[in-house]
Amino acid sequence: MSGRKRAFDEVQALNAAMYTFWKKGFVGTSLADLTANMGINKPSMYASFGNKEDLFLKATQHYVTTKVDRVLSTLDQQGISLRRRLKAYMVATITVQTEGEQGLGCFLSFCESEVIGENIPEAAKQEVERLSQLPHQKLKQLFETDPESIVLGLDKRSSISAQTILTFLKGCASMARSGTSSDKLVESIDIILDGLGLGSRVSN
Amino acid sequence: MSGRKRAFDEVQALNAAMYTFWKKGFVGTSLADLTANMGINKPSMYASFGNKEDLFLKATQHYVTTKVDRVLSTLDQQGISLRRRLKAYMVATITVQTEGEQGLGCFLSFCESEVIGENIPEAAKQEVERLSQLPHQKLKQLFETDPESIVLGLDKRSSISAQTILTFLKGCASMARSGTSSDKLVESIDIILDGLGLGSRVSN
DNA sequence: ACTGTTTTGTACCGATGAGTACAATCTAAT
DNA sequence: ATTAGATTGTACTCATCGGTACAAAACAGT
Repeated sequence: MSGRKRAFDEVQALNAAMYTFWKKGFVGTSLADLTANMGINKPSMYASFGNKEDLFLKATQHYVTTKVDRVLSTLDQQGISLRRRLKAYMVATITVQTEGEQGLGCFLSFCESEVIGENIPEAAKQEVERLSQLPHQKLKQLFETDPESIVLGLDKRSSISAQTILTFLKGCASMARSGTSSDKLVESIDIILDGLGLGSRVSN
Repeated sequence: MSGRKRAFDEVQALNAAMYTFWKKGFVGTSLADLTANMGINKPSMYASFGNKEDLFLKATQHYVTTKVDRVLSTLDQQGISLRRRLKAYMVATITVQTEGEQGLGCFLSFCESEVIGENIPEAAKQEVERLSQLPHQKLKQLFETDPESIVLGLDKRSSISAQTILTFLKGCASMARSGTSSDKLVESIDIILDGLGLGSRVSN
């Protein structure tokens, strides 16, 4: 005997919550912000998602599945040179960071910067830190196992190579958040790949 | 007829306020945080610094004069190759970002990331945005006027070159804030400078 | 139509946010 | 010693924070 029908779409509401946290962070987002953007009121939110921290964790997961995973999958493309795959990955990252009217950067990177401020609950902190490591692991492994990478000798510098790319991309996130356009950020990609010793930017 | 003596050092208190904002941001810092770290109580704070926003503006200025200006001055060193000057600048930046027990990254970069969240007063927002542009202008001008840069043809790519360096350094700020050590970040510098076409990393 | 169940809206809770009133305290000049 | 001026500590203000109680509203099955 089910009761009154839910008057909102849960996925849509979660999506709105994700963008709210993405824009304002965990600390800067109030329940009033959330309910306004989600189009629901507090009791509905608490009934569906738990509390602010639970909602944040679900929004974080939603970000990973709808954004991060898609971007990371560009590294698995077949029949494309390593350099092109890396470039596609970096372009895809920047595209996410600059999407919408106002670029928001990286959800995880921004929220991770709040962690040290001690205003974030423990579980959320650990989850953000855990998820932030995934790209590094994937990139490092790519440099270690990819045949082309081994030929170039990059497998011996896998960690620093991965880290340099991610440092650059985190910088892009900051830049995007302060208004730098996608085009300008993309321009730097070839410079980074050149520096890593990934061959010429014209041929590969 | 001056009254009771001030029982705290104003500069010292401002310094404590700077580190508090640096760690927790404008939004995440409460007056309780501030007064606790500054070692004074609220009326003293309001009498000396105005209000939270005024204190933030003064802390920001304090950051610029004690940190940013020092770092930028490394670019003005004489008798050193362009590559070495840029490297010194980047190392100095990373040193500031990773100082202390826990690296805090870049005060300006972090606070700028809060701006878009709409929880920052207008004046503070504009000041943070204004100050964030200074390094780009300085670097761009360096690439345009430095003789060595002109020989290398970098004057024709001054803007993108400056932006690439700053994007990388903003990434270092994020990395530092999430615990990456100074050593690891410094390792990437030569890769970036190589990519920019600043000659060999061994000779210059 | 009635009943049990779920969602919704309103109105609240205690805690904490920024900011201030005011009296007690201290210091320097007279 | 007294007085005037400035700083200090305590105790407030009002608004907003995250979270909830509760009754009205809307449904499904009988």
